Amino acid sequence: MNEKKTFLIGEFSEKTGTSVRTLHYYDEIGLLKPDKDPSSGHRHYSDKDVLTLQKIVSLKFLGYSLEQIKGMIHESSYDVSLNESLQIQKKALEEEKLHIEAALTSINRTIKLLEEEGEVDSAILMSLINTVQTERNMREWLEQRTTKDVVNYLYNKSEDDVLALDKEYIHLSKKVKELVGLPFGDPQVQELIDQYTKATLDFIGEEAMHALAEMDLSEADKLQEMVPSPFTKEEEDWLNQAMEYYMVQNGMVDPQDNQE
Amino acid sequence: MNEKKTFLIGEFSEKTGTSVRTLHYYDEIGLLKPDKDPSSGHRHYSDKDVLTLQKIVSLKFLGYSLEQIKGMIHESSYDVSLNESLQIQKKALEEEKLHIEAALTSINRTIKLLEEEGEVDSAILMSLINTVQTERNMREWLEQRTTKDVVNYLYNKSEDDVLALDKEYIHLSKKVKELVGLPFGDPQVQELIDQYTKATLDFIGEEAMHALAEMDLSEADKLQEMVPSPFTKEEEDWLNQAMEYYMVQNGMVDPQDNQE
DNA sequence: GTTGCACCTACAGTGACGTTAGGGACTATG
DNA sequence: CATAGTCCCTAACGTCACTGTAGGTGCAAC
Repeated sequence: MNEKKTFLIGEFSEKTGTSVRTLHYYDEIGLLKPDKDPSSGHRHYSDKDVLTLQKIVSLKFLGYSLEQIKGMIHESSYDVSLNESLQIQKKALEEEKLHIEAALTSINRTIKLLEEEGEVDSAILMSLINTVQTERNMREWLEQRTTKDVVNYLYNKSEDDVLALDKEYIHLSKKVKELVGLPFGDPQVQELIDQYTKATLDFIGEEAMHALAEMDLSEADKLQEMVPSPFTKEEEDWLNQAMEYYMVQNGMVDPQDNQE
Repeated sequence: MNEKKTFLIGEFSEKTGTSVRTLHYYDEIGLLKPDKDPSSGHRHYSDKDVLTLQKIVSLKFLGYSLEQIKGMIHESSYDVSLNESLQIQKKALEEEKLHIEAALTSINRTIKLLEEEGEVDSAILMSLINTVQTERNMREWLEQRTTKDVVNYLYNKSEDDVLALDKEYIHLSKKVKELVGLPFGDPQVQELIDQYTKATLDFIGEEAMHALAEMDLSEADKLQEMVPSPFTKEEEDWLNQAMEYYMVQNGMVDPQDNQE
């Protein structure tokens, strides 16, 4: 009746799919301490140890640290008081999930882009990836300052739209890096800015444009800071000045508006 | 023109949201090495370093290790050859996502169960969590041996069904732990087994039951091994024998069938 | 003159193991 | 009987991406 079959560490490892080293480690930190043969020093894992290891593996699966598990393992049953801890785990996992999903959309966008474009400047590509990365912050920020409708409009683009926009972004950014330094009056520069404003309008949509235009300028600056730019300081300064020049030329803004 | 504004590490850290200590670290491992003032030893981060750090953060966001990033960072543009690496990252992230989703369903089930049950034996709870953990393997295993229809039927349970099933599982397992050791002829034991078979039939459904019944017995044993049991060896042996006794009593199987 | 701040280097610690070195006990084979 | 192979052991170092801490320099303000 009391046969009490035990396993050596090798068998036990095989049986449970946990590596020998891991079992050594769990013993070392006092998480799973099997009986030890005093003469040989060999570990003897019992039937009960199987259940304990199952507990450990399960709790690890739920995202608990071994230290936390050590505190939970000795209870023979769990009640609702565990729920608090479970809720915390849940939140953490949901955060992680959002991160992974964002990374995945980023990767998918990048894969498509590279397939269509062949080659992309690294800084431009990275700023695109960064866009996804900061999208959540951006959304929250925008929702506080504009309306939900505007935000929804901005972010509910179809996949194709996003791809087209990415391509546009790349081409314009590349152009900027090519033309940087040219005088603002140069027709190439004027065309670039023209395309840029048109693309922006296309993307943003008119209502959103108006909503955004109503924000403070200082606030708008903060928005710009959140979006990491693919440009160096020179490129950025040049672009801003070219934009200003364009706006003044086309009577879209009074010169004195842009003094700082 | 060549003003070349640089930042001390504190400013740079503020600006980029990366901790000073991390920047030290990146310098140490040769990932981001700013110029150093030879006399003071202070680091001077340039405009370019901002772009480099952006690259690092973005690639980290995609799940690359710093070692991998070190290899990618010096290229000024990326082409389709990057796609291979992106696909690998994608797969890894998708794996992680599946893991997290499984953990989340596990947690949600557990939260609900604890709310409804109040208190649950730890071994039983863990074996339930383990079920989700091994669900993917189980599915694959079953799909190879039975039909897709059966598998779909088995896994497309509603949330309520799952909860009900979980509760049933808990109650029966608890009963086993209570009654273990009693003679198989005891009416309580007979009732337990009766409930157990009925619950199984309810859950599995008739077609699936037939499909499963057609598998080898040795194969079925392997299935059992995959599902971690909440029982000790004694409990499990007792249950198996009680089942056999029940089957024979009710003429569902010939005694000689069960010889090993 | 000392207090505070921003910077520096250098070393240690974290978590959950993996890897490697060196050695004991047992069995099988030449 | 020597050797090889297998299983086990301890002990210590390596990994990754940091974080923390101790002790020190140089400079400005009070």
